Parts: sequence; structure tokens; C-alpha cells
Amino acid sequence: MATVSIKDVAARAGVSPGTVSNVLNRPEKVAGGTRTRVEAAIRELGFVRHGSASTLRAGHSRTIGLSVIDIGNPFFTDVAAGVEDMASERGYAVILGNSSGSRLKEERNLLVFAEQRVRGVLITPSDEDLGRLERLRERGIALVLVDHPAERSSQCAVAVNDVTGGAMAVGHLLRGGAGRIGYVTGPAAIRQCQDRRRGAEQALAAAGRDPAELREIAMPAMTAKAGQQAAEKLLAEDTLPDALFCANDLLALGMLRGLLQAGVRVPDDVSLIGYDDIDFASASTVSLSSIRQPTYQLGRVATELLLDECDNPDTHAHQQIMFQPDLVVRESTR
Amino acid sequence: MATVSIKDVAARAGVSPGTVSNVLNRPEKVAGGTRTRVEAAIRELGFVRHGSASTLRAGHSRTIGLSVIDIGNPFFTDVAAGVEDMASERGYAVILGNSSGSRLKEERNLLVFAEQRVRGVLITPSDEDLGRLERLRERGIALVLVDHPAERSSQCAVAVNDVTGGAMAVGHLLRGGAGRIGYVTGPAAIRQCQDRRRGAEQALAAAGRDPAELREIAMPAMTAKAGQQAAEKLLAEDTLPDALFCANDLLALGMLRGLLQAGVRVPDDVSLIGYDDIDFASASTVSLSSIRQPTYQLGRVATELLLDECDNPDTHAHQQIMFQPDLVVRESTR
DNA sequence: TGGCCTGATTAAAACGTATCAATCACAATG
DNA sequence: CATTGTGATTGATACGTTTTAATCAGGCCA
Repeated sequence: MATVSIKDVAARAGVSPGTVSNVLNRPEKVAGGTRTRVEAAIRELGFVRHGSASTLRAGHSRTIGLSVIDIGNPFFTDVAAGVEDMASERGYAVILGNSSGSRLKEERNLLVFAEQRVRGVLITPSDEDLGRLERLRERGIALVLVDHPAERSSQCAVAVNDVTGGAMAVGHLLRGGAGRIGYVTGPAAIRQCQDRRRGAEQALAAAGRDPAELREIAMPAMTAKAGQQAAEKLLAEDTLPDALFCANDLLALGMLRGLLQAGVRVPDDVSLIGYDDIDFASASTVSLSSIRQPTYQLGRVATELLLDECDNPDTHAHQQIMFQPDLVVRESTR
Repeated sequence: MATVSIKDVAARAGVSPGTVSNVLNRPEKVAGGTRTRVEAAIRELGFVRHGSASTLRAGHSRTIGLSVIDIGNPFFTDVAAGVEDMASERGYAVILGNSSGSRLKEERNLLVFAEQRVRGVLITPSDEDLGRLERLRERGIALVLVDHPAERSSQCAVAVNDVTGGAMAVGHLLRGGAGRIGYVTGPAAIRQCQDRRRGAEQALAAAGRDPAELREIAMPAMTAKAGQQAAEKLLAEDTLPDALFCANDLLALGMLRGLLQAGVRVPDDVSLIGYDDIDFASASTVSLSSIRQPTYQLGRVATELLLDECDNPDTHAHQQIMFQPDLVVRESTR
């Protein structure tokens, strides 16, 4: 209750409040003797700076906002870990917002961020309408898009090349001698699904095949359950494809289970590759080939860009960073 | 840049700043006509309340701190989702801190929370020394322990009964006719591991067996990889146990893979049960029996308790809530 | 000795809001 | 009509910090 303020510290150390503020913010400006005296007073009184007062006066805070689509998804969890680590290294706190893919919740998160006067916002937008994000920048809030390419060069963005990833996956299947290839994907609205399909088609074209050959099986969700349903769908048909590319590992794991239970051998009868390389990809009974993304790194770099923009607004050059994914070959592909 | 304040709104609506503040905080106190006029002005000017100024003046914020041990663990992710949902329903923002099991990082998180003058803190403590948490309460910051039983009745806590869970798991194995039972666990310092073992021993005793029969295989980590290593360890011996209880699902999935690859049939040769019922438990090739915990609910209830303590500090009665886990029987056990 | 410079310290103002006592308008009551 | 009461609104103040200009104490040089 008895909240101890900078004044109490000043009184105890026999200096003025301004000096205490200086040892807090520009220690080099204050003489050695007084500094140690003030630091002692701080320790003795258990003073901790009132962040809100500081923010109010200084005009900016030491927090950033992070808005993700689904905190339950291991992909975003890894990103968040990267963000949190980098932010905490630089003395920033992270306010977490989960949009659950809902535009309404995303708006609400952004409002909270604005109220808190966060220094900047990291966001994986829940849809393609980015106009409203521009309004943030007008308020002086820095912005970095995460796992989404920039629309214009006047903003920062970090992403992983999903087209390349799709091409890697299907290229690998083709090198394994695959004939008919299926693409098991999620909702058409999801950009990542589209990009990965484009990559798959490019790989087919590069191999002198007709991209239209790619057989698409679209599911309403990207979960293991949906993957198993996709398997049932395929098994009800006359012939199976030689190889399957799943738009994420959850779909692939469900598919794997569905196939194995029906007596289909993986990879002997059907090759199978996923995307994301989540932990469980390597732990499944037939370990899963997949496309690895530098997820944690994505979070770290995005945060670094954001803080750079905050700390050096004039010299800061907006960057659009595109990471490249990696092919991870395991047992599920020939 | 041109940040619009409550004064600008007041000028536009032709009222005093105090009235605008009332519209914001106690709309029922202000006459209908002026209220709509003020609300219009707010909308037209794009005013958003300055959270820091509000916090500074009011003496308390609309944020809570959440400190977890490992944001990469699906268990904590689910908890965080529950926290985030409940907090956002009640108009609170969540500041996330990841301690990574490091005491130092935990301290740093708590400092950040204190600076931000969070209304309360939700924490899964990284070790058993809870004394320092008391100091938070002295600062007037509410506190709820998450997934950790309270030490005294003067604090709130929510947890899941790990002893019961352990007993459920081993009881189920015994009913399936298991003779020799193994317990695959993590570091001894982890309270959950100890509690689950105690439950397992109780189940043995209740069946008229000697608790000392329980064969313990301790691993340094609780990951799928560690689970597979545990399998190798077991397979190197003369005889396998009839049944295995793993302290979490990651260990169990690794164990499952190790056993199946060695040609051991599950559940025909060995029954296997895990703990946590993570998503992937049901998606593995032989779906995994497990102990389900109300994880998301844990986060929601913890947040509810915390906000109750914040909003009704006088009538608030500290509660220690202990949830009960559920047995989920799938294919991996007889 | 007087003037000037430098580095350290201080005093005071400002940030945007919430709160509380005071004021106001006006209707109801005696 | 005078009084009281009620509900709506206002004005002023304080919250804890940062920042800027001003002050101060010495040291240096002429």
C-alpha cells in the first residue's frame, strides 16, 4: 500500500527527485558518489519505478503488443517464445493478444494495445484487409507483420517463403518417383495454403509435368482429425495417389493414422510429407518428412526489427525479410 | 502524433473533461443527451483513453501478469488460452512472461509486472520457494497460484489433483490385469512427477500389492525423445514390464514409438498410459490412453479468482480449488 | 581578484486522467 | 413564495515521473 515514490528515494538520499530520475535513466550524467547513495536508497526502500507515470510523462512505454491467430498452434507458440525472449533481453514487456482468427477479437486486441500506448505491434493478420493497420502507424505505433509478406515497402515484415516450401515438398516427392500427387489442404482463405499449392505446381512444371495434375483435397480445418477424414475420403475411391503433400503436419499426422489403419503402407504404398516440422512429426510411428520453418527465429527477428524502428525512427529502414524453409527427410517418403 | 485527449473530446462535445471521464467510467451517472453527444465526439476524434494516465491517477491498472514455466508446452498454452479469454471478457489485458524454469527470468518477469502496476499476478512457480511471492501481496498485487497447491489458506490457488490422476492411471492398468508395472518419469524436482508417483503407489496398495513393486525409470527431460530413450533402456533388459505409466504424454509417445519399432505390440505385449491428454495422444498410430486435465478451465478459473480478489478485495474469500482429472481410455491399454 | 567555463544538481512544469467537493438548474414540497 | 432535495455537471487537484532551463560550486586562466 505504502507505495514508495521517487520523492521518498530522493529524501532518503538527500538529493532532488530529478537526480533520482537521472540515475535511473542516464546514470552517466550523475557523479559517482551521489549515484551510489541513490542506489542504496532505492534498495533500502524497495523502490520500483511506476511504469505508467513514466510512460505518461515520456510519451512512450516499454511494452509491445503481440497479436497471433491461434496461441494453441505450436507454430505461433514458437514465434511467441522468440518474441518474448528478444523483448525481455531489451527490457520490453510483451502484451499478448489471441485473435482466434476472429476479426472482432483482433480489433479488440489492437484497441487494448492502443490504450496501453504500446511502443509497437507485432501481428499475424487474421485476414488480408490490412488497411486498418495503417491507422496504427498514424498513431505513431510501429508495426511489423509476422508470417505475412508486406504489401508495400513502407512497412516491415518477416515471413517464410511458402511457395519455395511447397516446391521443396513436391520436388522431393517427384525425385522419389511419385506419379499422381495429392495436395491435402485447409480453407482457401488461408494465404499459406495457397502459396504452398503454387509452389507445388511450380515443382510439377519444373519437372515437365502438367501442374493441373495436382489433385487437391481441401478440408475445412487443419487439424489431425481433418487429416484422418481426408484419409477416409481418399480410401473410398478406386485408386490412391502415389504421394501426398499435406499443408501442415497436423493434417499429415491424421492422414498417416488413417492410412496405416486401413493397411496402406507408408511410404511403400504412399509417400507422405507434411509442413511445419512440429515436434510430433519426428515422434510418430512412421516419422514424418516435413518442411521446417525457422519459427523461433521469426519471432526474434520480427521483434528486433520492431525495436529498431522504435529506438531509431529516423535512421530505420523498413525491411521485408523472407526466410527460406528447409526440407526434412524422414521415414514417410521414399 | 497529434494525440487526442479527454480535453479535446470535452471541447468538441461542449462539456467539461470530468463529464467525459464519467461517460467513460460510469455512464449511468450522466444524462442520456450529453452521453450520446460525448460518444459522438469520441468517435469523430478517434479518441482512445490513455491507459497509463488512467492507471496513474486511479492507482491501479487493467492488466494482469501471467508467468508460466514453458510457453512451448501444450499444457501451459492451453492454460494461457483460458487466461487470455477470461481476461479479455472482463476487459483486462494480459502481460505474458515465460520463465523457462529459470528463477532469474521469473524474478525479472515479476519486476516487470510490478513496474507495470499489474492488478494481479497468475504464476506457476518455477520452484518451491514461495516466500518472495508474499512480497508481491505486500505491494497490493493480488496473486493466484496456477497448477500449484497453496501453502497457506491466505492465498488463492488452482490445481489438478495429481495424486488422484496417478492412482487412476495405475488403477486402470491393474484392472487390465497388469502384473509388473513401470513408472516412466521426469526430474525428481518436479512436484507433479512426485505426486503422480504417490498416486500410483496408492493404487498398488489399494489392490493389495506392495507399492515398492513400482519400477521407476527416471529421465532428465519429459520429451518424446526422452521417452524413446527410456524405451531403449527397457528393451536392453531381460524382461519387459506388463504395463507402463508415463508421467506425461510426450514421454508416452516416445515410448510408444520405441516399443513399436522394436516389434513390441501395444497393448498386447505392453499396456501404455500417458498423462495430460494432449491433442496428439489421440492422433498417434496406436491412440494413447491418458489422464485428462481441465487445462483451459484451469486458466479461466484462476483468472476469475484473481479478478474477484481485485474487484472485491474486502468480501473476497481466498479459495484453493483442486480439480479432478479424468481417465481417457483408448487403444494403448488393455 | 575577477571573469568564465564546466559539470553537477535542482526547481518547476507538464503529461492525461480520475475523483471529490462544490455548484448549478430545476422540480417538488411545505 | 421560500425551502429543500435531487440529479447533472463542473473545477480543481493529485497521481509519479521526465525534462528543460536555471542555479550552483569549483577550477582555471588572465
